[in-house]
Amino acid sequence: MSRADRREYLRDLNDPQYEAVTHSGGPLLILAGAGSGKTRVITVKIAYLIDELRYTPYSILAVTFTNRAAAEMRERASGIVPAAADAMVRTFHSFGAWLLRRNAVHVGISPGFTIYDDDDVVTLLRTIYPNENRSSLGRLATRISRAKDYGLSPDDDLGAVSPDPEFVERYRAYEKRLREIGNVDFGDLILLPIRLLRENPEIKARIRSRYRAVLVDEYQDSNVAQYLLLRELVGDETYLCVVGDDDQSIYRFRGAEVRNILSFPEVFPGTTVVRLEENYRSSGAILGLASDVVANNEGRLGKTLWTRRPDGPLPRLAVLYDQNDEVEYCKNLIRSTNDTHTAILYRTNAQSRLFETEFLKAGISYRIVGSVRFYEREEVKDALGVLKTIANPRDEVAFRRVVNKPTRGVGPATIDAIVSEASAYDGDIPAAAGEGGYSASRRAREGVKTFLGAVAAARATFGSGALSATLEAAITESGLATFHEQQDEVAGTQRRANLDELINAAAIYPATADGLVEFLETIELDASRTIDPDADDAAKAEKPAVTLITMHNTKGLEFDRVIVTGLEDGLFPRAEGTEDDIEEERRVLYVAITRARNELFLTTCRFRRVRGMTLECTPSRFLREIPSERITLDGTSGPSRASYASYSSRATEFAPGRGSAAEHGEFPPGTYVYHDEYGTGVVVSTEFTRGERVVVVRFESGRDARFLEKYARLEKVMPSE
DNA sequence: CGTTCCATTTTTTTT
DNA sequence: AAATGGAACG
Repeated sequence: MSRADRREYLRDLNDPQYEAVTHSGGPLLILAGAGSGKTRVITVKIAYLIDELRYTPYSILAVTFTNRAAAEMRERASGIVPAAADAMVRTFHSFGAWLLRRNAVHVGISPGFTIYDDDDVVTLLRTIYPNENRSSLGRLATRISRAKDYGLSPDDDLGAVSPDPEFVERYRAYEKRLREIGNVDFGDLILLPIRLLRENPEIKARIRSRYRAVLVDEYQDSNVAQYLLLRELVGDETYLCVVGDDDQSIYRFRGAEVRNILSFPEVFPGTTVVRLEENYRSSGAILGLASDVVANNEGRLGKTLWTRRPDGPLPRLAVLYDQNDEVEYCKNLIRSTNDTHTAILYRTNAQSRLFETEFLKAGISYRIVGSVRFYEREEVKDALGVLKTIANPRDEVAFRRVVNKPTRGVGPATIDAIVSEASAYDGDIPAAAGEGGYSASRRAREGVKTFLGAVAAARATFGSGALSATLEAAITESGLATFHEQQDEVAGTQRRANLDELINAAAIYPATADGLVEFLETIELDASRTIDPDADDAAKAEKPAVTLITMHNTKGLEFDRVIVTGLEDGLFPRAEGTEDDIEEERRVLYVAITRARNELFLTTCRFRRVRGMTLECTPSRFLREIPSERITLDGTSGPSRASYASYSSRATEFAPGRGSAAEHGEFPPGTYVYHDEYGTGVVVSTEFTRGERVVVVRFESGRDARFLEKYARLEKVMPSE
């Protein structure tokens, strides 16, 4: 049977894509290179399962890593076969939450459980270890989370996670408190379902008979726990298909285990492997650069991406003076052709700020993905905290957060008294507070009463209408609304507006206990919301905007033009870690580069302001790995700053393939320095005398001086403005 | 209890 | 630069 005879949606597939889509029987591993039409293959495959192989949508489970990807998958699949809208398409975490919500009693959590984010986890740890500071508890939280990523409970050997002998007990104590409260953390959304299925064979049988096909996207970023969950979900009868690219594994820090994909064929015997190697996205020049970058990695399966597209313009590297010039450079690029959809990529969220402020000034409309997440905003967390005490009255973290917000005379002493009283009320904190059997000042009691009033008012909206009424009541009655209105006046913030946005978001949920829980869960699991200052402005929203985004967040996206910024050692790659760390960073660069369709720009700065200090930077080691014929050095369009010229003329020094500034030691020529006695000056040259490095400096006073580097009392400074 | 001020420290990436 | 945590004071 020829393809043309079959379904229309199969026709445009290339051979490997077609093989992947129509494969059935044993397990399937699709190794999909960047831009090889991976999403297309999965969505068509879902359609094919339903349309051709007669799977009911209900029996299909497709797992992605982000809500964004899940939404896209659902949309595209149902665009082909409408019935696909009924397939279970979720992130691992949201699927775990779904499963737990229906079986909470079996794993000893509250049916109204809410999900603690990292911040909440630290707050909870604080109630157990009040004398430890935030950063040490933060580290503890990270370790616990890592243990869970590996599917380890306090009873397992935790040596690999933390050598600290106390860790086991702390992990155990944390688990105990969390279970008392009845909530879960992110790791639990995977771990508890594993436990649920292992300990309840009848539930496992039911799940396995329901999901006859399981598809996993971005499999290279799955962690051990997720693998274990997959093993529970997949039985002999289940069709299993995973898709991934070992070169795009960039979440090791959160427990992602590339070995999952590398060893898939051994772990699941009878696996068919299909490789998608034709890239449809990038120009030849961009793809060539990407391949050369990632070729520096040792630990990879190795594949050869190719494209039919012409080479197109060479990627450009701009050696810039500092981060201000970097912004300037980006602005010029955007203005030169502002109908090209451009993305500015950076390694750390902090780098977005300067772009934001300057773009606002310049009237360049932008979209920022991720960054300060909406849900993590203080006012939003406060408002949700009120709701959380309704969803789960045992939620101590939520109670502590909001009982005295805005301040109404309830201090730590009162809160502790109420919380310890709660054990007599089956952990129900508002109940204990309502009974009043705790010791507190008159003022504190009044404050608690006000808070309980707000909770009651919010709950009173239940029964009819939308959940926005509940939120509205919570915000108004708690005084948060008035408080933030006043704060916005003084501080020039727009927190009240953010609260309104939250109220809007609640409009599609019913004002019921279930609606509340669903609303909270959606928000808790929706990590990266786009912040678009022009979102309200319909006309502007249509206009192609610049996207500001971390490299991690770009996974699965593509742009006509990409600018990868901040290619400096110490920033990207972040630090000299193990070789594995460097390889992961290199994969991040690979992901970043392969987002670009037509044009690619890389920038590196000589100086960068970090935490209030200006650091001199060495161009990223990744730049030094790039063969010079792959890239053009950009010296023409750029900053106008006078001092730039001196760097521009020396730009070749930082060009790919050449030696780094390191050969000049700590003070390469051109470095601005300050000396207590002589004032400011600039390094003229460095030389060696009897094996010791000597720095030659010309000071502003006109005098020249020579210093042995190791004794030089020189401080690096910014050139005088 | 609440506010303010000062010294100290600093997460990279995210479900 | 910004956020945390402690101390002092009202």
